[in-house]
Amino acid sequence: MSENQYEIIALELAILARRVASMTTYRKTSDLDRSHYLLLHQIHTRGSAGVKILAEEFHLNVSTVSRQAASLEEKGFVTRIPDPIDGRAFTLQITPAGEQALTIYRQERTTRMQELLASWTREELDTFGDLLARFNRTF
Amino acid sequence: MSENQYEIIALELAILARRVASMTTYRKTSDLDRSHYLLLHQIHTRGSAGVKILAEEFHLNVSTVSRQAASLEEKGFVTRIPDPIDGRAFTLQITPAGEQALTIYRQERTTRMQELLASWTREELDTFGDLLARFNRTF
DNA sequence: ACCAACTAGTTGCATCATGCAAATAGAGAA
DNA sequence: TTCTCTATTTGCATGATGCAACTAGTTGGT
Repeated sequence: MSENQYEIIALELAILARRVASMTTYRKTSDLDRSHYLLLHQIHTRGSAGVKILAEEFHLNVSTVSRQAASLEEKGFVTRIPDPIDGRAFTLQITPAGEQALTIYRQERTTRMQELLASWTREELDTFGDLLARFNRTF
Repeated sequence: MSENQYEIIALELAILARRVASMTTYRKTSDLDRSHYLLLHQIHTRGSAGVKILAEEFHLNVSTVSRQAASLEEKGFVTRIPDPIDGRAFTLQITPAGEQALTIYRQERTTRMQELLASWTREELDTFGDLLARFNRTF
């Protein structure tokens, strides 16, 4: 009854998820929390888009993204550009302040990861990143 | 300004956390949800213990574990054994029903992982499991 | 031109997992 | 005994999410 590879992965993923979950409340870092960071990052890298498209890309409910977008707008990290054709729609465009917040947050995260993973080799880091990315895209 | 290894890992972890978080509500699987599973698994593998010790092992707040324990007890998956010496304390002991639920849940998770990771080689699975475990313990 | 059906986005309500702080109650020491 | 310490529970708050109902604008058929 030894644990097979899948069991190990399932277990470790559950543990990981919990750790991250508990950090989510606890985190007292910058202006940006995890979900805002992800949304801002997405807008930054893919370009402006409306909440529906973003929600699809994230596999999240539109309402969730809508709220996150509202929150980012309130902080001045994105602006809504009304769609000239469709009066209901708009795109979220990252502002200079948003770019700046993103850079700072990313820097913080990177530093934290560096500390955490100080003992890992380049190969291990590479592999871990690859496999994580692949796992996420498999989902 | 290309993304370095740490940035990639940080980003992918954030994405992963979110995916798992969204599954947490959505999941309509067995009797056990993620946090209950983890607690039960821990009790199963480490043996009976009180909430304080379990909370320490999980790096979770005692209150959180207390509630999870109460919930597991309500479902009949653990029983409280009062500490014969200390009247405040008790240990949580897994019941046969708890063992059974654990087995079933684990089986479900394993199957899901198998489906998800069908295209991965044994080496990749092995490496991913290792690195995840190592990361969790580094935390 | 009009109405019905559709669609982009928002909002109210519920749930889950968590933390912190206060409460409870027993233990141990002076 | 009384004061302090400790194991656990409970109340309150927060963040992230989903679903369902709503608003308002679009589009297609007649």
